[in-house]
Amino acid sequence: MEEKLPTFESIFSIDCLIFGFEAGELKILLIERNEEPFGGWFALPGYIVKEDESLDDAADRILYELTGLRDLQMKQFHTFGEVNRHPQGRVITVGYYALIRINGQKELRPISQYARKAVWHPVKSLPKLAFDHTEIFKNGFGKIRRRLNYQPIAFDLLPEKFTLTQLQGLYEAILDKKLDKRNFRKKMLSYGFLKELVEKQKGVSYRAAKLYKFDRRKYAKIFQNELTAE
Amino acid sequence: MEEKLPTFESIFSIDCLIFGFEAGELKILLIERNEEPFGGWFALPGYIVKEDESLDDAADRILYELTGLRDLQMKQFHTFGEVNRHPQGRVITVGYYALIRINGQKELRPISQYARKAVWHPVKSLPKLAFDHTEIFKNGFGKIRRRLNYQPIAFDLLPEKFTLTQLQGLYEAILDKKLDKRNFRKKMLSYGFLKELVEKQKGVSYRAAKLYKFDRRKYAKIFQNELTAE
DNA sequence: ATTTAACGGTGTAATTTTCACACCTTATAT
DNA sequence: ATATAAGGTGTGAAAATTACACCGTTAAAT
Repeated sequence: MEEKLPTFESIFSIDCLIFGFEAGELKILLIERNEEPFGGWFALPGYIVKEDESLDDAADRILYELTGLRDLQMKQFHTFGEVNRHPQGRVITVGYYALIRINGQKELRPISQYARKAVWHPVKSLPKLAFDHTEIFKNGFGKIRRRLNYQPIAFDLLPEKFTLTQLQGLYEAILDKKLDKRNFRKKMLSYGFLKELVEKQKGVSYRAAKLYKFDRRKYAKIFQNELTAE
Repeated sequence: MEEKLPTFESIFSIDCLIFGFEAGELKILLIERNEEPFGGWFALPGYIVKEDESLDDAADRILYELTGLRDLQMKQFHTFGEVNRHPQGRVITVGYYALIRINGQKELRPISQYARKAVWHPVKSLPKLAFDHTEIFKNGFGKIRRRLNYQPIAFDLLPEKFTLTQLQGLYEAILDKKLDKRNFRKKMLSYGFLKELVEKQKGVSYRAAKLYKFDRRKYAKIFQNELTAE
């Protein structure tokens, strides 16, 4: 049956769009490239996929090697395949994203020589990026922004315990618009998946706010019957 | 700067998920494969991308060669890259979808020898498909189902002039559930992008229904300010 | 001790959207 | 004429969304 069929080899890559939230600002993770092409440029963490690893596995490995971060549960969002997007030939790239807590992570420390360093950079003022990475960023950011309205992705960006004001600030940063405090709180609490803690905020020079946790269990229970939006 | 960098070659494919609506049923376009592997099996129309064509261009060409259909405005929905999804080596594939009017199209006629024939097949009773195409179908169908709620994709599946009952039947076919007639009509008409025609349905043995058109211009005007969901 | 800066926290009314629900009308075929 | 099959229509209840402003608490500064 399968005699004499040719075998195929492939070169393609993965690029990672990792969002974090710090000091009221939305940031993404960039590397400074150490190699040609685009040596010295900022770029999304990304590299060539190995022959024997699935896309999801490759995304984890590559992000780890370039930034030191691992086990992020990234998801694919789009594949970019313009003919000349890579100067060395035809390399399509699969975009993955994740949202994470910046402070909950160890320091950024590239394992591979391929990246000089990895840094968090505000999305409001991104530098020019290598390859078509600016386009990849825009595409991914747009999707995440839309997803915010029907998926609990914001909680991945906050510390485990957070105040409602922090949560609102994050929504405002992603959506880039002001929200009404009372309506925001009412709505969030009405979902029923936020767990109010006894603990309060510390170290602030004003009235300490209540802390909340996102209760993944309750969320799953509440929304189990709905069409899961990917 | 760019001296002596190696050049890369790649083999990857595109698979197309084309939906149509006929006789109250949702269908997809399948080809019967003429070559190994999976000779004689049903499969999604799909093939290898050429070195010098973008993904979007490749999708158009491949669909045309395998089915005779062209200019469909397909959109990418996901990339599939399990290590062993293709028996001949590492071939990742980019999934594209489109929704089209079955009757508005010319007959299906593969240009390439690669497909024996192309057929419309009800999604309710799909046969086993080649490669991981069943998984690709499920993934794409799920996305389209969700998209139906916030994108005017249904109109692509209907004739240019259609009745509200036809439109409702289509929604019911995609969502796989019954909808309330009065509420459905009220809601659809409230959007303001359906243009009521003077013309009526013909050739039916019961009271003829009014025909409507989807007014793309009005749609664009109405929704221009909203976040465009891709 | 008083003041100040900064955020915490709360309620109500109007409007819009969603949902549930049933009957008469019209065109055609017999 | 009558049987058939779908066309077409409205209302009230419930839920969700929006707009909107003030007092309270805390710690730091004076």
